[in-house]
Amino acid sequence: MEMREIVTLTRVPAKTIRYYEQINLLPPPGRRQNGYREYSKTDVDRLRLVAGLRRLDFSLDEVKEILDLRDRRLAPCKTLLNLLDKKANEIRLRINELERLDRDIKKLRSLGLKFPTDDVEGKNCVCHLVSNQGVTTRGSHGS
Amino acid sequence: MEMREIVTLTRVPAKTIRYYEQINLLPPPGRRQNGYREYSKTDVDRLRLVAGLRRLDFSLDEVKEILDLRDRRLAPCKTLLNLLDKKANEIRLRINELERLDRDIKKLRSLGLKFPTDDVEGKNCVCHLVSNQGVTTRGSHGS
DNA sequence: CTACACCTTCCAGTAGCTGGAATGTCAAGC
DNA sequence: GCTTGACATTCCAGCTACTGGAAGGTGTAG
Repeated sequence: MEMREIVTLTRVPAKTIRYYEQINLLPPPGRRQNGYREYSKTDVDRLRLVAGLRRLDFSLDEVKEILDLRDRRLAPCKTLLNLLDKKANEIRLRINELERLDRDIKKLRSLGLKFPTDDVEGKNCVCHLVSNQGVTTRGSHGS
Repeated sequence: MEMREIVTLTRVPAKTIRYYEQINLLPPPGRRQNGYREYSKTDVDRLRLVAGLRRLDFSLDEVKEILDLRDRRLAPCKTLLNLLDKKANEIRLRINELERLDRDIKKLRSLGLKFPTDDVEGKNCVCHLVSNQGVTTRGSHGS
């Protein structure tokens, strides 16, 4: 099958596929007489796994690891399950960070609303709050 | 004051400060005879605002906007409050995405646990689940 | 013959730094 | 005077994961 087909089958853009080939994530496919790439069912499977892992937010390096395991028939599923755990934790951490950020922003916003909105110079400005955000005075202990 | 001081005052690494100068986020500071940079209180204030905004996850382009407003004395606080709103929404969206991802991963994991962990070839493998994840058969409607 | 879609390659750019090389400066210690 | 060490400077390269665009070849329909 040609480019067009693997693109529609996997929903991965041609540019991205060629990029994956370039970084040796995908093996160089066959070529026709005209130089066009020719893909096989195996290629589709491999690319699907890559796309699935990417959707789960695995980095290309992690994807490569898993693929290497599979290529050497070393039961990637075991590793993959561990990686899924690890990834879930990372995502939890990121969610927590973002929620902290969300709280901070909302707090700043409500504080900022109490100030005049045109006090460019003075201290009574949300800009000032932002500038001092996270700047603990020497000796204070964090909340 | 010299580099060392502004770094400790703002907790922004020297490399980053020079980078900010390079992309015109910070004005070129004064120089001593030896070529060393010499910073003023104004520079510290500006850099603090930048660092505060970065901590709130504003992009450097957004930071630049706010700084430009402030430079032209156009009441950046009003804009900043709007941007805070916008940013809070973005963060909410990202949290939702990540939570969806988290659910997906947990689901895959629990499904994968039911399979043998060494079935490299066959279909009863979490790898296979990952490959087919998000691949809706023609005609199905999304959940 | 011409249009158009598709394929190829290669080069460059994105965001926000960060690391490293090569070099200069300044103060302290011997 | 000399060395050592912390600090400073510049410039160049690299990171992630693509994406855009130029310049050109190919295949098919009208």
